[in-house]
Amino acid sequence: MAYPTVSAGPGPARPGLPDDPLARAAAPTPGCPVEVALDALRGRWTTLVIRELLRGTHTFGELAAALPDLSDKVLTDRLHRLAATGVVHRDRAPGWPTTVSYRLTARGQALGPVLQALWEWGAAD
Amino acid sequence: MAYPTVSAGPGPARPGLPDDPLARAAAPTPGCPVEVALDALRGRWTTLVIRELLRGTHTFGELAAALPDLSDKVLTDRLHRLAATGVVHRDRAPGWPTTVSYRLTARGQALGPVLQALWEWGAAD
DNA sequence: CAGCATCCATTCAGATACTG
DNA sequence: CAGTATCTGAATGGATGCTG
Repeated sequence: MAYPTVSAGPGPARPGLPDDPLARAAAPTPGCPVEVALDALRGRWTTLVIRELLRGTHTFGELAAALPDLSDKVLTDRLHRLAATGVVHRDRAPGWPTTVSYRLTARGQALGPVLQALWEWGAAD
Repeated sequence: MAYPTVSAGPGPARPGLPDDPLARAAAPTPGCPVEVALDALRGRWTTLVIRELLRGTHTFGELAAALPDLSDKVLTDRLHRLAATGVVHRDRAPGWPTTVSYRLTARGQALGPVLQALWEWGAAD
């Protein structure tokens, strides 16, 4: 075989890409881990919202203030989507007017190295 | 400050996210390295095309055969986009009918670890 | 404060048919 | 063989106005 593991170089086969049997999908499937991750990051503003939350817990209003050009509708959408994928945790405080704070879950924190890898690739010439 | 570097834990500040001064953008910008990387990976089928090329050089027809449900139009679009972002190199052989082969550039090979990071995050419960 | 409802412009991907 | 051209439907994102 001429190209047993092009991506890994001369080392042993690594789990994941492109050696993993799951990496044989002939079409995009929602179960593919890469698809799962890219889906979690998908959408304009998504990574900026995550970046703000990597710096700490924020309320909806604080996020809106940090990203002034992001509309309420899209911010709501992003936070709901991130909650659905288990990246953020939503905490509604009792009282009036309601304040809602968002923080990253452990899974969300784990996105740090992923974003780091993306950053490093994008920053390289 | 309560949250100097949530993502990095107790270690020293790392370059990149979220400590890098460039990571202060208040809106999505094409120059942000994370945007650059996600833009390179954006679009349905894109990562599958890259995965095939991680296994070695392929002609247009080989890629089409490996991904039978991917239309010519979208495959062309993906390859052109990947060439524009410096991920793949296009090599048109002389003669008729023309055969065109594609291989990853060094920059394209460098996507291996990035996809690996995405895979690992997506595969984790 | 933290959203939801509605409308609209743009982008995207798949299907089909044709060409250097 | 390796594309290009055109069309259509679906998804996306922004603006505006209203509500628990």
